[in-house]
Amino acid sequence: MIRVVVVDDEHLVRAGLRLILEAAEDITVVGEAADAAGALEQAHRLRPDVVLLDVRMPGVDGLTVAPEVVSAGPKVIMLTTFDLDEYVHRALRAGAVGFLLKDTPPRELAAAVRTVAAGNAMLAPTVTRRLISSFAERGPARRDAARQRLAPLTARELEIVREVARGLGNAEIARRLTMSEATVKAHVSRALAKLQAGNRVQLAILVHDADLL
Amino acid sequence: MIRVVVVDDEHLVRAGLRLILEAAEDITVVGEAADAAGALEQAHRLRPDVVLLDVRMPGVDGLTVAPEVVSAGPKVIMLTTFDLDEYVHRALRAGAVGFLLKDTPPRELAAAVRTVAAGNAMLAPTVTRRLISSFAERGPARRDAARQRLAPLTARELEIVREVARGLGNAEIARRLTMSEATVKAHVSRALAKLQAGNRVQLAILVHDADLL
DNA sequence: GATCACCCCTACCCGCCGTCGGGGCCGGAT
DNA sequence: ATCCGGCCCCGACGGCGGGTAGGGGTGATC
Repeated sequence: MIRVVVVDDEHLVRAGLRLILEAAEDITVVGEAADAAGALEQAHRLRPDVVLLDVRMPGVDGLTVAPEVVSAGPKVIMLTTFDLDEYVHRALRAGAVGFLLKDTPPRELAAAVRTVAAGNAMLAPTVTRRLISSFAERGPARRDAARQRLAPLTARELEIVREVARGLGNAEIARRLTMSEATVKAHVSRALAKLQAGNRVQLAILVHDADLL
Repeated sequence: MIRVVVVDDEHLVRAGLRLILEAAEDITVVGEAADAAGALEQAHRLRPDVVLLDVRMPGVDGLTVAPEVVSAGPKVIMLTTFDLDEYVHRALRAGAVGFLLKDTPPRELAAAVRTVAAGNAMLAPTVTRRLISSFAERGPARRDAARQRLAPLTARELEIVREVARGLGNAEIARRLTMSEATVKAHVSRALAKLQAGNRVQLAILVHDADLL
């Protein structure tokens, strides 16, 4: 049985959500709250599996308490009428694993609760779309260029260069990979030549731009 | 009516997908393909609304043709058995707006087709979860943390550390800022102490994470 | 099966990096 | 005025970083 707490300032909305969720055999609403303080209190006392948290609330809003609610244990699904980018960003950074619009059909709402209770995530389709595009448009130019440049490296060389990019010294790398320090230097040296780099710092920059860590 | 093309090298899978999708009143499968070339041809000739594209295929795989299929017009949903990060990243950057596992229930599969046809996106819950976490870790969180760490540096030190992060050597930095190389070393050394870093590489990493260039 | 090419490893030499100690300068506190 | 602390600057030592030359192993081509 999945235990849920519903948080919204309008009791009509709370009642509606409760009705929808209780209709599912495997879901039970164990508590309700009308504001941020209530949400926190219930999260700590009832230890629910999932908290449905409204974004807009008088006083402290849902996005602001979200981090604390999350750290109290439960999975958090944010609920809102508008899927503003601002909301989504804050919610996801706060650790929410769900972001749904209030016009979500009952069936999908229940499905979302099950999904997050199982450790996965569920977003409204419009939100997913934006998240994807912001992910895809996140300067693939530089990253791809960096990966292109790193391509000529052999597997072993790349492995070592990645350690370099973590800020490790040659001796440390040798220790971790169980090889001679001289060998590490040789690999680094070849990598420098292949990539036309002068420093190991430039190697580190490349690896970072390529998002390899 | 949503017009769909199904691409998979196993005809059994194609038949299954066709069966599932045709069961929906508002969806029709207008074509099938068994490889990358066929997928491209059908995408151009039939101009479907949605293409279901298998990731693993003999010859050119799904991820590789995905960009071309996308640019041909249709919305692309990638299908796979395993949700490897590698797959997901490539798919999303290729412009796919869906990424589903092959064990997706029929009802959700049809729902996904409708969702992407409507201009939105649909990911498998496990994929959504990873995308969110990679988004959260990537956001301004890291950048702000890095800036926090760089805060104790003096203006001059930061100026020099930024040059270090560009991959320049001490001699070069000295030349550009018209000072002795020994001075550069001193600044770098103090920066290392303040930031509890062992290498200049670690300085470079911090500056990069802080987005200062 | 010999050649070739590539990758991985190792040993020695020199230049750069980083530490240590110290000097000149300015602003605020006693 | 003096002291003090912070910032910027400099010169000289030890150690790490990088260049060079070369040996052993493996797979492809013929």
